Amino acid sequence: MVKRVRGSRTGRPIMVLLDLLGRRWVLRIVWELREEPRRFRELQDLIGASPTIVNGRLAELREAKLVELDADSGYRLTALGKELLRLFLPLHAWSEKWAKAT
Amino acid sequence: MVKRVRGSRTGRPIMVLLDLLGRRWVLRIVWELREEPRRFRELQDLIGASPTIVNGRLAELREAKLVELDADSGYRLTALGKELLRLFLPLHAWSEKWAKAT
DNA sequence: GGCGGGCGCTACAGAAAATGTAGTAACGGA
DNA sequence: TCCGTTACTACATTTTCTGTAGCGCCCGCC
Repeated sequence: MVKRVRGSRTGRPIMVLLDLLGRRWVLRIVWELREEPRRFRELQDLIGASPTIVNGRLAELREAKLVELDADSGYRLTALGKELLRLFLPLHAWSEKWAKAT
Repeated sequence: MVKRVRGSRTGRPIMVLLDLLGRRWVLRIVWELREEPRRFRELQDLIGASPTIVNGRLAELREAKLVELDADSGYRLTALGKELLRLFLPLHAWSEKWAKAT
């Protein structure tokens, strides 16, 4: 099975990353894993997407080494994933400001 | 025409924001506007998406007050959009690190 | 005056992706 | 043996995206 990089032919890391994060539910999944590991169904219920898509996105995130499955606790962010999340945390505060401005 | 908030029923700003940014091409468009305003066709060529979708996403970004159209220079980030971009800039450096790790 | 080129944007048919529902297979405990 | 829980898959329907063509507008040019 051949993998294609959507959205960019360059393969530049920033483009690959923007493309990955720009897929539906991906940001949301990372966000929901910010505090504690989640089980597959738990995650699915939290975000309200179909299992097909949750499974697909988790597979992509695992391949990107941002998420891993721990048999005991469930899906969780890897060290790399936590780093990425840290970059996103300011979004939370900013979104409140943005909501007021719109 | 009724607007529905995809991906979340709560309407919490962070969810609305994650949903907006999680739409295909949205992050990419914001990224391509990081340095200078871009014309519609220019933007379209840069990211390689169909005009239908570029137009749709630009409409959403304009409604979210992150992007505006200046008749003289083209599409550009608003003050709010620039703030958001600033939060995303560390992604660039991080993506390089991430690319090495995967 | 009317032609060409650039502008934002739209129409539409076909292709791809997401949804919603059901179900599989594996394990562990009562 | 049956029940519950786990991750995950199948598949028909619906939604979204793509690719291509073209519209209407304005401006400069001859």
